[in-house]
Amino acid sequence: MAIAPSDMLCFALHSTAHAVHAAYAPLLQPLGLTYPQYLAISALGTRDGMTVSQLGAELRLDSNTLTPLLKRMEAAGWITRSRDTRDERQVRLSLTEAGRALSLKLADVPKAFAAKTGLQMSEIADLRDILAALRDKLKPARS
Amino acid sequence: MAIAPSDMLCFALHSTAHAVHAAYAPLLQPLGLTYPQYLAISALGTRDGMTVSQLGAELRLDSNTLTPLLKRMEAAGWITRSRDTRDERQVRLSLTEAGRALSLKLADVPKAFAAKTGLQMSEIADLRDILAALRDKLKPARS
DNA sequence: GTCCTATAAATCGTAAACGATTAAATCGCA
DNA sequence: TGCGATTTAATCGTTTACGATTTATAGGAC
Repeated sequence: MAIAPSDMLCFALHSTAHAVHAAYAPLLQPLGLTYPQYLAISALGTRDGMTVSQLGAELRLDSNTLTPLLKRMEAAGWITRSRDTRDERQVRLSLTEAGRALSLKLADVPKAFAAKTGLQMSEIADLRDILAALRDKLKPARS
Repeated sequence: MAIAPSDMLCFALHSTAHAVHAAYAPLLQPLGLTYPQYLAISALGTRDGMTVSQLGAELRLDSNTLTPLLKRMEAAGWITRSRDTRDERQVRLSLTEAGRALSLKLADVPKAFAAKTGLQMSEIADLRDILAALRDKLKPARS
């Protein structure tokens, strides 16, 4: 007898990630951001001038996913992409004025999301850490 | 100051779901299945003859996602799609012989995944239930 | 029976995600 | 110095995912 998706941890994760995505949409849509773009802006807000690889390490994505996403963000006027002059293989990512302004507007978003979950801050942190540990067990971070 | 993705519950969920996806890939690839297809076969293995809507309620997907996925699974010879004779709006999904055989081969997959997580069965069940509760809080199931 | 509405699936366009490959720049070592 | 190996992004093709719309069928009010 097969096992139903509703009994699987993997499906709980999969479907909850989608639900979280959907819960963020109304918070991000007014800003013109998709969810992965929100993560990228947030990452650059904490560390500007990262290379594509460094952003990929933080978001756990590769250039095949990031390059198109970053091009869209560049087209939207939030970031610039420029070859590093000392190592032309690398592309450095910087927030524009508009991008930095946008990143500051994002400060309230996590709080608004937290409210939707109905969880205490401590529960949120605990769950985050449990998930991060599982993720790193399944797929160790690179460099 | 912006918040880094690594501090966000949403990113932990997002990235862990992707890591789980990647952890399943080597288990499913030999069978020719993608991860969402695995979920669909599993669901049909527990309840054959569902309509597209019923499967969508179980997987929390809509026909815009399911129809192409199901067509690929039909092309692979695992399922049949046929209009319900009593209500021609509905499409009933049934496993073929090959599809049922495949669904039986999937019995070991969750155990193999559980081993990769390094978690106890009780921990897996607890985490699954916590996530499912969060999901349903964010996005109540339909019908 | 006819029409209006509701429901079920399909279709279309766009964005992510990822495997596999490619192109360009740099590094390392003989 | 020169050249093969490595690193970094980019490109290409396929699959998911989802908002918005469309088509076809069924149901209900009159």
